[in-house]
Amino acid sequence: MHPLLKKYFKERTQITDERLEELAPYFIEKKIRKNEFLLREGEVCKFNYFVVSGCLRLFSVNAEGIENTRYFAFEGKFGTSFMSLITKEPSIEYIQSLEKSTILCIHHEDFFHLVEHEPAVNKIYRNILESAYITTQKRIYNLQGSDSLERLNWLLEQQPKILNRLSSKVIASYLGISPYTLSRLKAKIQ
Amino acid sequence: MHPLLKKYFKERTQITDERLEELAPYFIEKKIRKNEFLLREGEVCKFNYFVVSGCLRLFSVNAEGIENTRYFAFEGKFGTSFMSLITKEPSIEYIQSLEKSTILCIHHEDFFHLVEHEPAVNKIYRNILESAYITTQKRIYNLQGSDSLERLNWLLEQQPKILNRLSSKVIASYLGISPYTLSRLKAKIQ
DNA sequence: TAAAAAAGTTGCGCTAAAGCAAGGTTTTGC
DNA sequence: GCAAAACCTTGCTTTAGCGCAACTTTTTTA
Repeated sequence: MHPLLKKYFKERTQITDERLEELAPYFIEKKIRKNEFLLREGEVCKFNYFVVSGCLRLFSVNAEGIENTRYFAFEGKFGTSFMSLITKEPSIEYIQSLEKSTILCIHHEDFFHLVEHEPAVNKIYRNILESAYITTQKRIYNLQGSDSLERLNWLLEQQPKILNRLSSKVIASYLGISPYTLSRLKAKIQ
Repeated sequence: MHPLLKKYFKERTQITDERLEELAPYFIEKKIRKNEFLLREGEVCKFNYFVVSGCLRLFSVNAEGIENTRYFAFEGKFGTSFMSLITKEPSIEYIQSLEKSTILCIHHEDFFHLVEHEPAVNKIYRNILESAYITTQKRIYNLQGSDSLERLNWLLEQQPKILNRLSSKVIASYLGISPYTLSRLKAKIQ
């Protein structure tokens, strides 16, 4: 099993090394180029992805063609459209790599089988859902209750590295503001 | 065990009636008045609440004193500040009844004990987190990608009864718009 | 490594929604 | 059951942020 995923399990569960090695074959390593799509709107999501290196983003495109980014999965994190994975319905969101990335893919059937039958994976899944829950609640309050400058400052506080790593276009779509506004805010801030 | 909670379990798990009755004592019935607070900002949340009748809302108050509502728990639903319940940190949100309500309260220690040791509760919890996840993802895309009229129409589609049941003030705070704007939209819509 | 494409910046006008004020209406609590 | 408080509505003014346009800078790719 890839050491980063092993670390992820070890930090969150009491699983043994032997059992971990039995789980390893479920996770298929894949290398992807920058800007490659793992899922498009309308497709049913088939995999859960663990990011070994690089970065994925989840976003949707609204009626006016504007992209809205919901989540970034950096190295050492799981990321997928759980909405589609859980419901088995067509996805309303896209998954795309923002950098050349290495990911571990586990098929949804294998994943949910392990959730039911392997306590460590049950725990991991619960942990993912809990983290996602907390992150998104905070995000809703942020989107609802703050103006664009407050949102940017909040991002700088929470995840300062993001601003150097990702394009302004993508960050604007995460903050729910236009690239113009973000550009003006950046000028204002320094 | 209260029939509504029993129904909730039966619809989501294969738990036996005998085992259900063993779980019943964990859930303490409580009657609360309208506008009563179950949790305030800064307090650590100690209970998970199942709504038998009435309605709870979860909201925060931002720096300008504006209320932002994140979630309504109507009869037959669980509702609590999982953020605080999970992290055991002080809550950033309030829980308040919007109607005279009857609720079943389970203490967080009992709840998480059962999550670990009672498969049915593990399943229920997973189910709550999954539903919350899906609801909030949709909500983020809605808050990010739509103007105020689109947001109102989305609410009317998804939960048409809400508009008659709850005050405009509270609905506005859920939609992330001012009460003035909601009032104008309502005039426009008919 | 040079041309093309994409991304970022900034002035300017425009618009959706906020906020104030003053009115009417409903709800609450004694 | 009535006074007080809270809530809702609507005209008017203000404002944050959008989007175009024109330009510069960075990135991509052949």
